Amino acid sequence: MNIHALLVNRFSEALVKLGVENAPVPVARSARPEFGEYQFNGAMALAKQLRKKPRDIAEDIVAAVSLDDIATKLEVAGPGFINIHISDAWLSTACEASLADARIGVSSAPEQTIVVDYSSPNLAKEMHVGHLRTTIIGDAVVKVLEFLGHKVIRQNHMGDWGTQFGMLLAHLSDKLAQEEVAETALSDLEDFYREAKVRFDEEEGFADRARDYVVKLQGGDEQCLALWKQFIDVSIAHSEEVYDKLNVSLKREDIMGESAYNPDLPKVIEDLQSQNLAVEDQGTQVVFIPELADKEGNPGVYIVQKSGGGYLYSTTDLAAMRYRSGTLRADRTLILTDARQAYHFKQTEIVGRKAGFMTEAQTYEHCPFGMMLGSDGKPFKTRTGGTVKLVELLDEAVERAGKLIAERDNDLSEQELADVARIVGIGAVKYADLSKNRTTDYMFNWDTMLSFEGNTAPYLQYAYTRIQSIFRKSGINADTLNVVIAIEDAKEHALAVQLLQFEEVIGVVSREATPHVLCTYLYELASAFMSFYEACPILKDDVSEPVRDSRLSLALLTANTLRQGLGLLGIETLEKM
RNA sequence: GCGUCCGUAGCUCAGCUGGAUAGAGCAACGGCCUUCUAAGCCGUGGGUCGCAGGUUCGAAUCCUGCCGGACGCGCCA
Repeated sequence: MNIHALLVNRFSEALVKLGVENAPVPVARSARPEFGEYQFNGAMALAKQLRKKPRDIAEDIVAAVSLDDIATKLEVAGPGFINIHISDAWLSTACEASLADARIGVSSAPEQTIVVDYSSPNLAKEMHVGHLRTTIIGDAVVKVLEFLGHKVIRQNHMGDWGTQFGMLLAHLSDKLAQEEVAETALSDLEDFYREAKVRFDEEEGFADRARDYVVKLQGGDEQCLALWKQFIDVSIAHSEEVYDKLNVSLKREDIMGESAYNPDLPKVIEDLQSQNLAVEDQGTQVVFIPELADKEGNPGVYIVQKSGGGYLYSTTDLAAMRYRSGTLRADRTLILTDARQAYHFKQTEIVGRKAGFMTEAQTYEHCPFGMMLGSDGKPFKTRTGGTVKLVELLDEAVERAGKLIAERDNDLSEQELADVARIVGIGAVKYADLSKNRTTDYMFNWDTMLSFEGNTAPYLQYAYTRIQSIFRKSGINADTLNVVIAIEDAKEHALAVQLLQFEEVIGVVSREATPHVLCTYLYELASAFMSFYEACPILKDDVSEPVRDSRLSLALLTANTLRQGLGLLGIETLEKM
């Protein structure tokens, strides 16, 4: 059920009746309860066009709009607002319908093929907290799109290629010669990288060997490729460990690393040249972009091939674009990277479209986010100047959750305790990141990240377990519950309104790739439930059976929505905690 | 220099297709556990929405100019 869409429809019809065509239909949530749940704000804007007083127009609209089934009353207020008070009866019926629906009242969208490029770690290094955003937001977006019925193709555009691998392979080659196994040598990628870098900077002849490896690698030398493959395999295993802990849906078959496009790069250049888009300039191949000219008329510059003949990420991204639009037939391509790359993707889109690498109907959506800062507002580093490894953050979260649980009264077994600690700890970390949308930089803070109070995942999980607990105590099975909802109390009313906004929120997230909207929604839902829980007893002796069943039904729909919503965010729910 | 994003409560952040008295969480303070699990609920205090103009019946939201910050602007990704 999408109340907003429903109201927009009804008001559109009313406006047509009044002879107003193509006017915007501004339906918004009301800020205060006395103004109803929704309000129509279009009357004021029509005043000039219709040459009438806004309040008179509002009265006409109230007379024309057909909302008898939904609203108890419509009142004109202030300069011409129309406040809509949704009826308990309608809410009751709508909630019953959602409860009977496996999709909780969310209808499927017309199917599209959507490529989502996310996570994309650099395989030369360990995943650190900076990779959290792209991995988690991407995964949530993917799950929301799939829930809506789209065909989603995950693309893990891993950084598995490039000059840095020369240095790493040279170092690895030496380690293996000393009879070390790749897994051991690469057990800590950070250390390995540092060692290789030191040798590159200081050791006589090493840098030359490193460069030699780059040439051999790009030239397809078999021995070199075999070495490279060993490195990549171990590094991928490291990422998979993190994905596992994070409960992220990325699999090995979703990997489409930079190396995969390598054979296609010369063709990209040829294509650009044959269309006179790429031209030689200062020894490089460049596409000039007049659309991005500065004030003096100098066009934007987009290098696609280095003077030495090497390729760049621009070349790779164009190849990726063509693959996704052509071979994968993506209607939409979403790319989740940090905001610093915004200009690059803007350029890539312009060039790619001109070159015909994608059609006009296909979209290319860069979804940027800011970089992580420390509490001093400077780029984030640990006390020792390093980055926080993602694995360490996750382990600490689980440990902290475990301690908290141990302090509380509970009847959990050893195994249950471990599961709760894991689910609560990981959930908290993910939620802390997912609930922020800012395309600007954000602060990394252990305590915020690992907090279990207030607007956090554990709060939502706790609301869920409370409902499970009620059902356990009631002895009533969710499947056999007599679903007859009769909303009477103000807290029931507020909860029902919130419950019926799920579809609207899912729509926003799917269009704008903003999971924080879903977080906010779920928090408000859990909050509405907590208030309801305090105000409306369910299993107390003086509660009649019909009231009990009605409230149980509302609680059940809340649980279903929380589980579904958290699931889309990649956060698990619990029976007990 | 040019461009992009941003500046909202002590802190971290929502709100930005223009709408009524700007909202949460944390922190502070005051209530509520012989429990439908207190990881909770109820309440109090706390804001010139960076500044100045403009558009509008109405601006945190749109436009312009300043101030402050981050990032990006040809051979890293």
